[in-house]
Amino acid sequence: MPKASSSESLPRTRSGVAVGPREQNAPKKGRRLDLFRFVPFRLNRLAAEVSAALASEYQERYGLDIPEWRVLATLGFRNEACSAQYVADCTRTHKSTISRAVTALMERHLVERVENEKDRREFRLRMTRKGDALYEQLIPRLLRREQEILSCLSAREQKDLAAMLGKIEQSLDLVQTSREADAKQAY
Amino acid sequence: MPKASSSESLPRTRSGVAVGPREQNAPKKGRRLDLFRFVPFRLNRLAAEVSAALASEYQERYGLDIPEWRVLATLGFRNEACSAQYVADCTRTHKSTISRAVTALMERHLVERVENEKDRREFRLRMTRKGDALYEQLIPRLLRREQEILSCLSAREQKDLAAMLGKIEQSLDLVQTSREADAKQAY
DNA sequence: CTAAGATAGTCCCACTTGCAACTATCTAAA
DNA sequence: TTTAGATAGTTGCAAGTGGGACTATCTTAG
Repeated sequence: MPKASSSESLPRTRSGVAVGPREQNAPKKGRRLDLFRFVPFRLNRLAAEVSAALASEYQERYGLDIPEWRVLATLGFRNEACSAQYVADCTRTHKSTISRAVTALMERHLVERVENEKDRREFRLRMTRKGDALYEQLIPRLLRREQEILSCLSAREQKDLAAMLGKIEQSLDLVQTSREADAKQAY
Repeated sequence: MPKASSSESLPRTRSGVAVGPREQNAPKKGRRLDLFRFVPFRLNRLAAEVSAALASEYQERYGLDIPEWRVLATLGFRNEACSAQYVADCTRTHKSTISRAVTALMERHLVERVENEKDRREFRLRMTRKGDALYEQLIPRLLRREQEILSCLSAREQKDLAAMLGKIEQSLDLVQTSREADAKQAY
C-alpha cells in the first residue's frame, strides 16, 4: 500500500474497469499535442542525449563537468584572459556556477587567475600549461564526437541545420550575448 | 580577499600585466573549438532557452513544472490510461521524477489513478475532468508558442528541421523508445 | 508449488544548480 | 569629496533530480 496518506484520500474510480474510462466521452474536440512532434520537447531530449554522449569524453576521461568544460572552452577559444563574468555571459551559465567551476579548475591547476589592475573586482582567467595540454587533447575528441553524431546528415544538411539553429538563436536573442559580452569586456 | 585558503596557494602571475600572457606563445597549433559553432553546446543552450520560453505558459500560468507537464502531455495525447512507467519511458524521464509529478498532480486533482486488475503493481493514470480542462486550455497556448519560436523559419525549413531532428534522434536511438514502450504496454 | 529474477512504484540520500544575500570595488552624480 | 547605485565574485540555502535501496507483485524455470 504505497503512499497510504495521500492516495487513499484521492478519488478512486470503481475498480473492475480495466480500460480507460474515457471511451464514453466524445474524442477530444481541442487539438491534441504529440510530444514526439513537439519541437521544444524534442530539443530538450536531444540536447540531454547529446550531452550525455559527450560527457563520456570530458567527464569520464578528464573528470570535467559541464560548467568546467565551458570555462575551458571559452578560455581556449578566445586564447586570451577573460573574466568569470564574461564566461558566464558567453555560455549563458549562472555566475555562481562558473565561480564554482573556476574554483575546481584552479584546485586542479588547470586554470589560474590574475588580478586585474584596472578593476580590482575582477580576475583575468587563463589556462595553465597543464590546462592547455588537456584542452589540446580534448578538443579533437569532442569534434570527432560531434561529427559522429551529425554523420547521419549530409554535408548540405549539416550546413542547413547550423543555419536554422542560427536563425532560431537570433530570433531568441541568444546570439547577441557574445557580442554584448565582447562589448562589455572592453579590453 | 575572497577564497583566502585556496587562491592564495595557487600560482599567481606577477601583476602589472593587463593583457593575457599568452601572446609570447605561438598561436595554438591544435584545432580550437568555437563554442558558438559547436552543435552540442548550441543544442543545450537553445533547449534551455526554449524551455524557459514555454515555462511562462505552463509554469507561471498553471503552476506546472516540466515533469508534471510531461505527464499531462502523455496522458492527453494517448487519450487512454497508461502507467507511470510508460510515461517515464516515453518522455525519457526518471521514474522517481515521474512518481513525484504524479503525486503532485493527484493532490491537485488533475490526474487520478486506478489499480490495474491485471497487474496490481501498476496503476492506470488518467486525467480528471479538471485536468482535461486545463489540458484543453494549455495546448493551444503551447502550440502557438512553438509556432512563434519557429516563425523565423519558412514552412519548408520547419519541415526540414523536423526531418533532421528525426534523423539525429533515430541515429541516437531516441525514437525507439516510444515503440518499445508501446510494445511493453501490452494493453 | 517454489524459488529466483524481473518489474512498478516510492522514498532516502547525495549532488547539482539557481537564487539571493553579502563583500569589495567601481562609477556617477550631487 | 561623498554618497547612491552598479558590478565581480563568493557562499549559504533551498529546490529539483538521478541513483539506488526497498516493498509488493508478477513471471518463469525447475
